[in-house]
Amino acid sequence: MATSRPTIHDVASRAGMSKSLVSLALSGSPKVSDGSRARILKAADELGYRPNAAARSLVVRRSRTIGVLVLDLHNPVFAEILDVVHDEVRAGGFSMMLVSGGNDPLMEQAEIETLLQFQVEGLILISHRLSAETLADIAAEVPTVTVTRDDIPIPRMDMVCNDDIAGAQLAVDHLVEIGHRNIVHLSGGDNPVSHARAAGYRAAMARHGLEDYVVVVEGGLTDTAGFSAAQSASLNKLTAFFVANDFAAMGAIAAVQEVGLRVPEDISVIGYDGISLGALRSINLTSIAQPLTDLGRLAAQRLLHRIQFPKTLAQHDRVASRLVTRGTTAPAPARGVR
Amino acid sequence: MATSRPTIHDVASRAGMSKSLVSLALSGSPKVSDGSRARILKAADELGYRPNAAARSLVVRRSRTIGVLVLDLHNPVFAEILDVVHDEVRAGGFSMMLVSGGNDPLMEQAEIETLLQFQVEGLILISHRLSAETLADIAAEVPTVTVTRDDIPIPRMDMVCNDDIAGAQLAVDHLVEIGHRNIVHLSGGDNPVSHARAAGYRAAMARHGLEDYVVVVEGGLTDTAGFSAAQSASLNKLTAFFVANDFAAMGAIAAVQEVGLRVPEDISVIGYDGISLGALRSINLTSIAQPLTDLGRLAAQRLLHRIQFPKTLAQHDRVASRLVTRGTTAPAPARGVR
DNA sequence: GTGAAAGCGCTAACAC
DNA sequence: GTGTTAGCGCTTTCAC
Repeated sequence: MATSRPTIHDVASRAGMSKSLVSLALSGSPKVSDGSRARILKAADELGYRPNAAARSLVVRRSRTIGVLVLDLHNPVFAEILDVVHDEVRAGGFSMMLVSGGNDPLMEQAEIETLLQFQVEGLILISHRLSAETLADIAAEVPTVTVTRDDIPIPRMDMVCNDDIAGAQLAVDHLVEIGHRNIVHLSGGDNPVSHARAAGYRAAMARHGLEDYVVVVEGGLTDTAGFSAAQSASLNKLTAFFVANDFAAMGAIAAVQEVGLRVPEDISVIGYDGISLGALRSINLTSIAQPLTDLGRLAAQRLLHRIQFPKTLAQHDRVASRLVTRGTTAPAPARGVR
Repeated sequence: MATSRPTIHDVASRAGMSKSLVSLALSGSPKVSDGSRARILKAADELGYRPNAAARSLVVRRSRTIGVLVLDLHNPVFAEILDVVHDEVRAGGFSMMLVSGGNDPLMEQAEIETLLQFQVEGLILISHRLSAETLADIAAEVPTVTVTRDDIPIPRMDMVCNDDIAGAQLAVDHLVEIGHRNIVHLSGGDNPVSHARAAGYRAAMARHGLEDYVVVVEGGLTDTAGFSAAQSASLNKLTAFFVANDFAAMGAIAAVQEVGLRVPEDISVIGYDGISLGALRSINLTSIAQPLTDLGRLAAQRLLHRIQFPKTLAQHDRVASRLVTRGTTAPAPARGVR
C-alpha cells in the first residue's frame, strides 16, 4: 500500500521551492506569488499529493474532527439525527468520526477511548448507557453533548432531548379526546426514557380523572417486547394502547391482529418517536414524533459552540414532540360493542 | 478541554525516567524492569495519560484504522452489514471510521478524501454511486473492497455482493411453484443492482415458459416508488408482484390494499433484501434475504487480508441469497375468481 | 535495563 | 515573497 505517499517535501523539490512555501500555497496564503502558487499546485497535482492529517493535527494541535457515538446503528431514530449532525458539523468545518457501541457498555467505553486517542475536539453521545461517572470524566476532558437523555446534570456537558413527559401526555390526550378511557401503557423497561414516558402517561390519566383506568404493562423497546406485552394485557377490556416506542407499537399491533381484533376499529395504538418508517403506507402508525432534525441540529450547534467556548455553562434543551395522527388510532368503539 | 493533555514526556518526568522507557513500558516491552514499569504505569494513571494516536501513526506510519463509506445510514441493510464489519475489524486490531455519503456523490468523494487524509489503511465502500474511474484511483492508492456491487472489475479491489440474478430467479420460482403466472416485476430503477434483479426475473420467467407474461414496471427502491409503480400496474390481471426491494414491496402492498384487494389472498408480494423489519409480525414480508452477516464478514476479512498482502489479485465473492417465505405470498387465486 | 538522539510530515515564527 | 528553523508527541535505533 502506501509504501511512500508523496509528502510536502516531494512537492517542494519538484516545484523547486521550500517546504514552507508549499505549505503556505496549499493553505491559500496571500503571501505567495501567483507564479509560485501555480507551480506548486501543478507539482502537487502531478504527484497526487494529499496532506497528512495526522502530521498537521500534531502541530496545529487541533484535529478538526468530532466524534459521535451512537447506541446502535439499527434504530432509524439515530440515522435521522446523524444526518443533520453530519451536515452541521461539516458546515462548521469539522469531520465526523462515527462509532457504534453495538449495544454494549464496554464497547462504548472502548470506542470513546479510541475517539479520544484520535484527538477529537468534541463528542456527541447518542446513548443512554453511560454512567454519570463516566460521563463526568469525559466531559471534563473534552467538550461533550449528549442526546436523548437529560436525567443527570454534568458540569460542562450540554444535553439535548425531547420532552418525554409532555409527549406521553399528548398521546393520552389524543386518545381521550377521541373517546378512549381504557388506555393501557406498554412501557419500555428500565431506562430513563421509558420512565419519563410512563410518568407522562400517569400524569395525563390523572389529569383526565382516569386514575382508575391506569394500567402499565412492563415491556421493552423492541418489536417482540411490544408483542408479548400486548399479549399479556386484557385485550377484551382496553380500547387503546399507548406504547413506549414505535417499534414496540408495531409488535403490539401484530398481537392485536393475531387474536382477530382490528386496529384501529377495535383497539387504537399509538407509538412514540415518529420514525419515518411509520409513515409507510402499510404501517401508517399514529405516533408522538420527536423533532429529530431539531435535536440533531441543536446538538451539533451546542457542541460547535462549546468547542469554541469550553467554559460555557451546561445547556439543557428539551424540545417539544408533536402528535402525528395516522391510521392506527380511531374513536373508541361504542360501549359494549366488544 | 485539551489545553494541554499530559504527554509521554510528563509521564516520564513524573516517574523519573526517560521518554523512551515510558514508551517501551506502555507498549509492554519485556526489556523494562518490573519496578520501572510499575512506577511508569502509576504515573501515567495519575496523570490520566492517553497516547496521542496522531503522533504515533506519524512515526509508525500506520494508523491502524480503516475507513468505511456507506451510501446512507437509513437503509437497515447497511446497519446489519456494518455491525459485523465493525466486529471483524476490531478483532483484527483496527479501529473503524465510518462516514456517510448522504446519498450525494460529491459528498461521497469528499468523505473518502477525508478518510484518506486521516491515513486509513484500508477502505470498505458500501455504495454503488462511485464511478469506475474514481474507484480505480482509490483502489490504486489504498486497499479497498466494495460491497453490494460487482459490475466493474478494478485491478486490486475486492468485491463482495449477493447474487442478484440468482436471487431474483428464486423469487420467481417460488411464485411459479405456488401457481402464479401473471407475475409483474416492479423494478428499482437505473442502477446496477436493480438491473441484475430485473435480468434474473426475465431469465426465470423464460425458463418457466412465461415469456408472454413478462411485465416490468419502472419503479424505484423506496416505499413511495413501490406504491406508485404498483398503482400503474394492471391489478386486475396480475396475481403477484416481485418487487426490487423490501421497502418498495411495502409500498406495493399498500397500493394493493388501497384498492380493496388483499395480500396475499388476491395478490402475492415478494420483496428483496430480507431486512429484519420484514420479520415484524405486522409486516411479515416474504422476501429474498441477502446473507448480510456473511457479506459484512467477508468484506472485512478480504480487507484485512489485503492490508497485509496488498498485491493480492482482486477477489470477487458472490454469495447466494435465499428465499424466506412469510405471509405476503400464497397460492394464486383460482382462475377467474377476480 | 536505560537514556540520548533522530526523525515521521507538517506548520509557524522569524529572518532575509 | 521566500527560505530557515524549531518542534508538535511519539517510536526506534543505538550506545552505554
